[in-house]
Amino acid sequence: MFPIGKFAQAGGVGVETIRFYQRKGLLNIPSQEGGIRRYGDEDLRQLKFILKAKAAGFTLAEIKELITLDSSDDRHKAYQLASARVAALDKQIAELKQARNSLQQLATECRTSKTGPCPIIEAFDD
Amino acid sequence: MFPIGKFAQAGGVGVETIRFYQRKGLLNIPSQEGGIRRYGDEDLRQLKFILKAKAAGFTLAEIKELITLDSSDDRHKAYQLASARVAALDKQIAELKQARNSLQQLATECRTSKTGPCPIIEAFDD
DNA sequence: ATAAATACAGTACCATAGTACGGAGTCAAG
DNA sequence: CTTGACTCCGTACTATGGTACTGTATTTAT
Repeated sequence: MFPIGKFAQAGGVGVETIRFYQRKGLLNIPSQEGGIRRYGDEDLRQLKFILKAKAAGFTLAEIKELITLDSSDDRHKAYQLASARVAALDKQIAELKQARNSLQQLATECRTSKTGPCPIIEAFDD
Repeated sequence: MFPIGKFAQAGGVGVETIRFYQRKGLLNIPSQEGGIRRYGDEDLRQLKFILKAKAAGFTLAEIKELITLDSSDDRHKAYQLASARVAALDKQIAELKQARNSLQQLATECRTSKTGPCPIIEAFDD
């Protein structure tokens, strides 16, 4: 059982981030023992759950959903959330790739062609 | 020469977005002719420049830089901006792919395995 | 000529994910 | 037993990219 400072440190986040997640209902707020709240392994597990889900691209709102699933063990709902997230990621990746390739091409052209206006600027310019 | 409503419509954005870009210094504000500002082809060209650069993943701050480049024709700076953006896009794409693949795997496991706790939840859970 | 539709300027508000601050209370070490 | 570090709580502020609202002025259509 450790105070919020050590708890935040254990998760690699700031104290204010912990409080923020608590306000958002993602982390539960332990009861006080003489004014100061103490955090345990279960709280740390919950925090790490949040951070891992975040790394997988879930928003905090989606993570809140996942947390309720965690207690209900609703596989179907979890599968749906994960699938939706995979589809969203696929879409986002495709868009970024498209943008990346056009931009790379423009950069190369800019580097090789010595005459005329910069192709990067030109491409956006019309 | 058309008023802001038609101008915004021509660019496929809202009137408020035009004003927002003006406040940000991305679009110049034409002088009034009897209280109402009139927009022309040059303004539309500028607006489309912004929208295309945005589609390539540039932030509004970066686009503002590109706009100054547009007048100065500084190829080297443009190349640097584009290269930095390509690198940032590569990094982002790699991260998203990583997240996507782990999540896809979890979703598949969740679908095929019938026993035990949901692997999606489990993966974040520890 | 009057009413509806736009435009103007400034300000406030939205979501997302935090970060910072101020004042009061508490805890541990010297 | 006081000082400094840490905690608590609420509120305000940050960045990003807009969106909405208010009240006045002007323009357009009937």
